[in-house]
Amino acid sequence: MKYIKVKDLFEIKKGKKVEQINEKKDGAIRYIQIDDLRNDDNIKYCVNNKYVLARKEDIIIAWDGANAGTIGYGLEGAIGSTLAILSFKDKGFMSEFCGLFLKSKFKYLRDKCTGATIPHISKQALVDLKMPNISLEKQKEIVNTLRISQELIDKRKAQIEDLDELVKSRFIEMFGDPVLNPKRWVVKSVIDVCDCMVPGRDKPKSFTGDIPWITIEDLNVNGVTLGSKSGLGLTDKEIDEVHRKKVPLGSVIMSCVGNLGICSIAGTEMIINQQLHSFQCKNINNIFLMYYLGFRKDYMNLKASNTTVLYMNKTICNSIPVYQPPIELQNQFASFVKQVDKLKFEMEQSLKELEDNFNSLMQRAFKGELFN
DNA sequence: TACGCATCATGATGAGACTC
DNA sequence: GAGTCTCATCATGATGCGTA
Repeated sequence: MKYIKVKDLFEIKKGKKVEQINEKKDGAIRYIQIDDLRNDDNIKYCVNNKYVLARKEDIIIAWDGANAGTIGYGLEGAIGSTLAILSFKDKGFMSEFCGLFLKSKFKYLRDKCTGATIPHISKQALVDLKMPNISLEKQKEIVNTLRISQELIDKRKAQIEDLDELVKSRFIEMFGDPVLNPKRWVVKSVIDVCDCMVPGRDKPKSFTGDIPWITIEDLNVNGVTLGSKSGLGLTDKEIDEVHRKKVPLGSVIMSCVGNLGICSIAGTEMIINQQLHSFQCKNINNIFLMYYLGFRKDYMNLKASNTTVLYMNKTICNSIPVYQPPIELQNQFASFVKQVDKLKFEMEQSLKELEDNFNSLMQRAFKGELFN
């Protein structure tokens, strides 16, 4: 297979500082930042003022910062100072093909980054990359194959998201809007139907045991939390030393500082940090309560004290209103959630296989092993 | 002028000081 | 000692300065 160096194929131009405007107006163009290379859900604008402009056929690379090396294409607009554009000198290449090739070299580009504190793309490393120099027909074949594989991944991700929405819709269908309470269920405070456990203040001096130390980062949102991602765990002696109590299996754990109302269920006995609050359900189903609390974030944000960060004290946490449908109905909802979770687990396994397959295809394609 | 790098701004989270 | 509040730290992205 023949190859062409990136420096022979592209002209590279770094972006400049862009003055962002608050809303789209006449003459405004899109302002592209690093986030825009990953998703399209927060489009920003600027007034065209001799900025560095990306055309649809250009490839954009994140030059500086934690996500240096991220590749985007098919975007049009002014690029910020942390991005650079690669403009084609030669018309015999598809931008999607080149973009996919550069994406496959992400690890190489990251390994070659310079900078002690902030990674910066090494221009030398980038321009020395050798890209397969193949016919447009072959490029199209490779792009189509990878596109099909990517579409399967996107569909699977969408299906997983749909399952989350399905559970929320089922909740509304069975119980009605948690804020409006159209079915006129009896409303109580959460402390009337649960015991609450204060997490304690002192931090353990050592972590040598197996009982997981759980922070907000460890919560499996609307799911079951089994352990600590950091691997930190305590012994019974270490727990006694800081006068803490184990949160029992099945408790509902909720964040009460910062991003309020993130909920999960304790899948084992655990110790939670100061930013979390736990409820031990007495007259309410724990899965029902977890989803209910997830719907009441607006209420929590309203009631929380807004110091440097949003903060709900024990009184606020315990006084969150919760409606009380019959327990049989709550249990029915919980069974539905368990069935959906089983399906979701299978889909997540399948997604991982699809992603592995995509990466393998990409490596083989650019080594010339995919097509003769 | 391009490149390399540090610093600034912001938001999220961790941890300890303060008050009752 | 428990509960509350505030500051510190970290991660990330944006910006600007010094040097060749």
